[in-house]
Amino acid sequence: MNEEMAKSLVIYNTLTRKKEVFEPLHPPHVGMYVCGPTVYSDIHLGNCRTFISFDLIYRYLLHLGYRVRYVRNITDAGHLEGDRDEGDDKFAKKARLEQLEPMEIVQKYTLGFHEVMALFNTLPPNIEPTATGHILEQIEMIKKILEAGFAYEVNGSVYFDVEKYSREHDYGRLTNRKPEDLLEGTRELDGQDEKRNRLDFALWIKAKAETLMQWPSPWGWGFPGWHIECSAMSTKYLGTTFDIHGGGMDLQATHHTNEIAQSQACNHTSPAKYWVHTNMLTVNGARMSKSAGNGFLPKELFTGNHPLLDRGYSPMTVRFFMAQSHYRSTLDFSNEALQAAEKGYKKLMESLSALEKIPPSPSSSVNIGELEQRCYAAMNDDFNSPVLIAHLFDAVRIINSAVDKKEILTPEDLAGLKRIMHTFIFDILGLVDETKHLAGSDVIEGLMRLIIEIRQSAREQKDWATSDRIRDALKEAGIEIKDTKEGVEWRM
RNA sequence: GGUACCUUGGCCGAGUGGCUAGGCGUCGGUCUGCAAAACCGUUUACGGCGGUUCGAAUCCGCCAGGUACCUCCA
Repeated sequence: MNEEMAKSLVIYNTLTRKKEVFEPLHPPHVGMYVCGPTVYSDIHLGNCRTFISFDLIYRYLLHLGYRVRYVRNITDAGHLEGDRDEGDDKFAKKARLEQLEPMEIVQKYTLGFHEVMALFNTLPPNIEPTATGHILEQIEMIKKILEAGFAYEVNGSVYFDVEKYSREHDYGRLTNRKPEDLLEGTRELDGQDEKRNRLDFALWIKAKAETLMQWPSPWGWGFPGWHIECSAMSTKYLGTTFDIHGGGMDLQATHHTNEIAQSQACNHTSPAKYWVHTNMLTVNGARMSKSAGNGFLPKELFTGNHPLLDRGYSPMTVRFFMAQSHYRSTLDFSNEALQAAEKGYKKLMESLSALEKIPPSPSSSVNIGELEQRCYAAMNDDFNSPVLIAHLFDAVRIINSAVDKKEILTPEDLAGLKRIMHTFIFDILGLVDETKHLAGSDVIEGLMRLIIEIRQSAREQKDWATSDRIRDALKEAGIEIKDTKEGVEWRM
């Protein structure tokens, strides 16, 4: 069945600007490279959205039965502030600021990143290579690009020759731009006099004596440019051409365009068959970014400790919120939207326990098989999680109606519903049931049984004051009481 | 300036030619000691103006507004 499903998966390819049927180069293997974070500061929620989006894609590919090698790098060197040679990169700057070693900065923010990814329940990639761990590979690649004639050395630095490359290849292909247009857009910046052409970009940058992070190379001591690490690492772990290359949309024009040029120049082939770009998270309509200073830290979001937030929201509320929009759409971040997501998420989770208490019937009033097909169809249509969620809410309605005895379900229906809910909610959407945290402990179960018993006897004596007091006090403590026909239920 | 993209109901957000996504909210009802939850119903929209078409939120053109990229950013 999964094989059947896998055949109809379509993915939007930035390269062709079309949805294409997904046909891996070497099935059942799939190689996927996603540009990871630059770990010189805390990642904000916008970064998280990208990695959560790719987690959804990774999870779905796994569910379809593909053997995915998911590579997501850690950029821990080589990013300068702007396109100029001031000596130090972002890590060294931050290290001076925080009075730490550059590698302490890297360690600190890498750990923070992993912590946040775990809170959002994303699966770790299979390989998480670092730029500093692959200096040799980057140097080798630069050497090949030089040999191929698409780069030149000036005074200990190496630059990619975009003009020459453009004569043979379509440099602006990924973003549909002509070299003339690109040139038009570039600004005159300082420290560019070494470059032959304004569009050229650095592959290797000569270090100054005081540069904290530098490595020896055929061109002297220096550090790699901004784009070569991803080309070197993706080639090393996935080969010269692999299936999916992903990242945020902001990387499309520069980083990914240059990656393609580097791979073409070095390996004579485009690195990836499908280019997948995730859209930005916005706040009040403007892109959330480090430079704009409008980024939310995950911690601020969870605690509610931020001027724009009324209160905190749990990681799963946020993950659900993100899954409710398509990965290629911008998603606007607001209290109202988060509150709506929180309720929706809760409703979805509660339906799971409701599902457990539906009595089976000999006949059926619903079509579960069709529902399941629609769920797969949604995911197969370029990972359309919002449509999937709409179908899951159809399932929720069926479940709740069945509890209310307005729909009847056969044992097969019930098994099908359970399979749908567990597969899509947990395996694919990557949600976890946060509401189950403390329940399950024997002590709490025992206490709750006692409290509910006391409340029941108060109710039998029509002692509403006591009954309501218990209900209200429990609510204060974060426990919700539900009086149903079948008895009293409670939930953290 | 160049290149793309976007504009959907009170809010969020799918949908790319006919079959009124979905969530949250609102209001009404059922249930309940009262609530909550749940269920049923309600609210039914596609920036403006033209065009193509039997038929357009969906295609084309123009206009208005917005965003992103072209410097590091997921």
